[in-house]
Amino acid sequence: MRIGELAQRAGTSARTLRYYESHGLVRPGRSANGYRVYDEAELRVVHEIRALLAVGFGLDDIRPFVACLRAGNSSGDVCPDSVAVLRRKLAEVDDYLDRLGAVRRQLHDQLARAIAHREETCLRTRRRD
Amino acid sequence: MRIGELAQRAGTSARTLRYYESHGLVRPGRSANGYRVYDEAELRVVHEIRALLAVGFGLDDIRPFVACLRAGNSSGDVCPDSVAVLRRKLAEVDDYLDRLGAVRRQLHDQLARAIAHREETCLRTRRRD
DNA sequence: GGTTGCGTTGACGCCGGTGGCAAGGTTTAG
DNA sequence: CTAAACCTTGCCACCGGCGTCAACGCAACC
Repeated sequence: MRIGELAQRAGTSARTLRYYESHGLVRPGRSANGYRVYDEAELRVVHEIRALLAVGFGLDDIRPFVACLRAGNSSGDVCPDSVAVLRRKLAEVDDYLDRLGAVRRQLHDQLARAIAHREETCLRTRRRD
Repeated sequence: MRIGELAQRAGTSARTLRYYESHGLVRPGRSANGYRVYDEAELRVVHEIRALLAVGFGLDDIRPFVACLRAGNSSGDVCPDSVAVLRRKLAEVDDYLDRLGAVRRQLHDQLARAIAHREETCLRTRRRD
């Protein structure tokens, strides 16, 4: 399988696959003319990458999962390094959820006060009429 | 007041103040030698900008708040345009909270399954010993 | 032989708020 | 007079996952 076919089958672009390769995530062989050649296993790897990216992982975080898959595991999640990353990411997401919740509260209060202020001003204006 | 003093008083840098100005948020006068000259009101404006940036607003979103302050209001929040931006941002944050919650659940499940799988494997290994 | 379609590497663009540097002008203090 | 501290404009760098274009090589079909 060459890069175009893999890209299409994985639902991405050739550019993207080369980018993953430049970051050490995908490892194609080369045919005599220099074309990249991928086996079926790489399709799963690319799917794993895309799934993790969609969840918010960075390429560097994904490396352990790919290594885990390459080591023959049925899931990229089960190796110690992957679990460590999962734990870290979960903690990060929890942190972010907290901060975002605080932002939401502040935004909500700010909005409530602004509307209250506007209604008050509106009432005063009507009394003046 | 010149740019250095305002920067120090607002807890930011001269570079940043020039950037705000290039985006139409801060409006200094100029002295004879070309130096920027700010009055006291600009300090409040800069504080408003920094506060909104800290909450996650972009510079473009902040413009209405600054205009509102400049219009003589005690708060930058009370003008219709500001309220509209607040509403939009609140909706955006709610969306993001939903998505992040979904991510958290997926991460949690993924981690739980990985750990379960590891324990199972560990048990099988021990039985083999 | 020419066209078409795929492949290759390399490099720039984006977004957004800021840091940092260059090369100069001004003002003030010693 | 000079040094230091301030100001000016303008431009490059950053992060990260790509899109996109350039300029070229290879393959296959007419």
